[in-house]
Amino acid sequence: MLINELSKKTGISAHTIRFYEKSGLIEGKRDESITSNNYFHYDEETIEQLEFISDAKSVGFTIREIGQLIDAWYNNRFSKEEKLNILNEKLHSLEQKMKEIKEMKKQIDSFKKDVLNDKC
Amino acid sequence: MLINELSKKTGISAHTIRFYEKSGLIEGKRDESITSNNYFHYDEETIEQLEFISDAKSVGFTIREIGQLIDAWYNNRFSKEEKLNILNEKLHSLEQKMKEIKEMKKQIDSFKKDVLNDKC
DNA sequence: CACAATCTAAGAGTGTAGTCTATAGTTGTT
DNA sequence: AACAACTATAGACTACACTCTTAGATTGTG
Repeated sequence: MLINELSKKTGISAHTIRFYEKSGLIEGKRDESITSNNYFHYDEETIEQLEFISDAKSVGFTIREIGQLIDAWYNNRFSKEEKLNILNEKLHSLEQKMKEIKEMKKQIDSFKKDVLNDKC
Repeated sequence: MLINELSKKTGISAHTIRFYEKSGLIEGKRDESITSNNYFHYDEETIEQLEFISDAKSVGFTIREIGQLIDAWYNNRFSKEEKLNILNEKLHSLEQKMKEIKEMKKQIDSFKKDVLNDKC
């Protein structure tokens, strides 16, 4: 499929998809048999990847980190061990984020108590 | 205390503290009895607030959101009900973030399994 | 074959959150 | 009084993640 269809299927604008492609997160293929244009072609895997990118962004991973994750998942530029290291590191940072969020919930809960008891 | 001491006590640069002040997150007081300068004076409460700002930033709240939270906590520009609404909304968004992080952990765990089983 | 729709690349512009520089005045120590 | 250290304000600069504009080529429909 071409970029517009991909955009419609993922809800991500063609502009942003091109931005992700430039950033190395996804990679369309060019059809060698067509010489009149250089349109990029995408497949179902790209849809999966874009959905992953959206999810990863919303938990606070940067484009660079998402690139690493995708490389650890799809690409062969890392050894098995390197891949596992990257994945474990990201898991660790997620656990960290969870802790921070739990702390913040406690904090906001105590604000609520203060407000309810007219203490501020 | 003046800005430099506040900076040392919180580990946040004077530049950034001034940026937060401009953004309305904190508010130093000027000493009316001193006319020769217009230095800002801060107290222990500001330290608390800056620590809260750091925590809130690390869970992904924007400056604007942190401003709302501080208003709901310290200021009197909102009614009790409005304050509780803001706090509940932020609690809800934290629960949302928790869910997303759990999902992402599952996702990365499944990447790990794929890597371990040489499936990618 | 006209014409709207789509595609590409390059690069400018936006918003967020700082971070730094320049300028100028103030305070404390010697 | 000289000097270092501190303070304030304004505005320039940076990084990130888009988002839009421009310009030029290609494709599909009537």
